[in-house]
Amino acid sequence: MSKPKFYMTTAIAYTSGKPHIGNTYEIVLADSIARFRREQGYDVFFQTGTDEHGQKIELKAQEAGITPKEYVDNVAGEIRRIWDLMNTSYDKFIRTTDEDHEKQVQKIFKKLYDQGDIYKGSYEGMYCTPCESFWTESQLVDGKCPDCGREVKPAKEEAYFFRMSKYADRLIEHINTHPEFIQPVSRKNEMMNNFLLPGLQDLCVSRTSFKWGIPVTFDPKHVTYVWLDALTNYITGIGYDCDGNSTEQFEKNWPADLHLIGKDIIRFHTIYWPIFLMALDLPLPKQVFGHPWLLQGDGKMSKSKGNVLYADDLVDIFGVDAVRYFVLHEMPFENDGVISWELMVERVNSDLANTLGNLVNRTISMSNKYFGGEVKRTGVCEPVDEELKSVALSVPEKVSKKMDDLRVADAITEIFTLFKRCNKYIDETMPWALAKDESKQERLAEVLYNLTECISIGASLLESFMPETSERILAQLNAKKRSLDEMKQYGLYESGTKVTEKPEILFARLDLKEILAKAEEIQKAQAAQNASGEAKEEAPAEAVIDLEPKAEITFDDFEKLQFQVGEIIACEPVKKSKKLLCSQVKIGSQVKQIVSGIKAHYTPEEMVGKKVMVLVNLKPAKLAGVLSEGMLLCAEDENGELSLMVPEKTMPSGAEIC
RNA sequence: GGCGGAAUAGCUCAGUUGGCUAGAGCAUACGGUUCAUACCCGUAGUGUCGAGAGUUCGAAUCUCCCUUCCGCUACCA
Repeated sequence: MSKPKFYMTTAIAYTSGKPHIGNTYEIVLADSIARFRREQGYDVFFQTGTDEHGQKIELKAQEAGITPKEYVDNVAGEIRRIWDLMNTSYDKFIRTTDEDHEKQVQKIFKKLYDQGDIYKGSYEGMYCTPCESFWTESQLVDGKCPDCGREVKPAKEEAYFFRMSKYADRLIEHINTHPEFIQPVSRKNEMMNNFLLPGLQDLCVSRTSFKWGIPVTFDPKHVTYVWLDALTNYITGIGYDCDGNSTEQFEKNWPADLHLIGKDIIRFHTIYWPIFLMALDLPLPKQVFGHPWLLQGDGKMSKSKGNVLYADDLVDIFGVDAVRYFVLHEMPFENDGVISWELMVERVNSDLANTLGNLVNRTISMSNKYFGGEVKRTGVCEPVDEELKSVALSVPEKVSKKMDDLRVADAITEIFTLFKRCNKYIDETMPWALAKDESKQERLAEVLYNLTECISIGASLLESFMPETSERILAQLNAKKRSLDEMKQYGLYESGTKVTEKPEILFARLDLKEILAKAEEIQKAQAAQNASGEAKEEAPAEAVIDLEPKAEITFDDFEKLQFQVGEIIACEPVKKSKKLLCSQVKIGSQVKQIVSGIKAHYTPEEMVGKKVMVLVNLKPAKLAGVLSEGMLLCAEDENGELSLMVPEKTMPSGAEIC
């Protein structure tokens, strides 16, 4: 019987910059699952890759003075280098700029258009320039952009839409009848309640506002917009052809068994992607797992602060497997995990150096000391052996179970309970005491055999998670890597084998102070590099912003607006709102209450005392249930950063701005 | 504002359909041991199980309400 297939993918990484440890986490997680599935006897195909189109990349390339293709070649190379550095065992690295991918996307687009799923839409009054977003009539809020609240205007551009609603009922049915489809299950409710049940909006699948994308063949001023381009990698990568000439590889592997993605893109993978597939008449992936994020504990990650953690820096200091161990172990199933230098050191010292490394080291040392390195099974057992054996024999099954549920962190913990049990066994049997007694030599040999056997099993299990360490331990024991079935049998370590004479330290204990000193160096270098990079970037052209011109107004129109200087005398966040601050603004002798969506940019403390530009005669309105009697004016850049307008010289509260 | 989730030891969390003195890991303290990377093993803890009320012989667990936090979503003049 041939092996069952298992096709799994990661999300494809966006090539706008170097991935940090949080991004790298996903590939390591995926790799551990892929390796373990192979261990379980599946014929695994494991795909990862890069998402390389879009306006952001077009802009970055422009800033750097190179072509978009050169830019993404660079970054994709960097990403692949890091994936390789992390010792990940992907079978295919797809790039959305690959020729065959682009060709298929074009064919898919055409096909969906021909069968009426994609239609050309018009944008009368529905384009928001700053957001570069098109909105359908029903999405507008009070006739304004639902994202930024600004005016939308009649667009000259057209765009193509995908008719989502047509397939919504089928998708709801599928999700309800396949509870395992969306993992973790809590995400399922979010998708149902927020999108599917209220009714799906059609999705825009083309753009004309930038060029760096896959052109629509029958309407070349359009390029395919992100999701139809990116998601399809999962089928094009294994040879899908929408004319019916798909490869054998595709026929064998599709549908995917697992899409591993970040929790931020669950919506696209559990709603839009299945619907695209329905439209193409393809079966749906069996499972989508939206994993949590690995966050940095010591404050918000920021390039200018230089505290961004990158996989390669961490690997330099801790080694590949320590980093793999950390990210896998620290990441629970549903909640976000935390990474910091302190936590890394703690894990390495306590789990890897003390529990595991020291165990291997002390076991090998004893074999050398007492028996010249020879490990012999004598069969002189005692009741105390039984518990150790039963732990060793039950661990592979337990690990399998955890892995089937994608509980990778728990699976690792199971392996380490075996190592801990081994340490305890040494204390229970006290080999050094046996060694002093001539009549106990055979018993001593058996004890060391049991330890060596258990470590062999544990080390074999580690392969999926820490491949290099697994190999190193087995090499030191002179043991063979075992298959999962062989791990479930006790006593396969060949009696009479000699272990290495000089055990090497697997993981050295780390000194937190030294590590922190190194971390500081890295931070400095990063900050410096970033500063010089920024200087370079900013020198040639300070980014400018062009807006769609609004209709001309008369002076009379302008005169209707009353602007005054206002002093913020009090400010507090609006409860139950994430973005709103409520300020008391003194304008002349009166005080107005104004609500503004700037919580992300200013703290209430910062606001107080500022003199700002206020539009005072705006009709009062209630925002999140709080009355707002005017508007604070801000400038906004392309990233949505806001800056309050303040008078350049000191001006009294109430001064007119004209 | 809508939907959902969470609150348990100093820290990170586990606690299945209600059932014995509420657990694990890390950190801490003490004891033991010396094969080993000053390591390992053992013991000890402290808990109003977020607050309050209710159902029950019995509630961390079920119900109601409150508080705080988180996720998604909407709003963000």
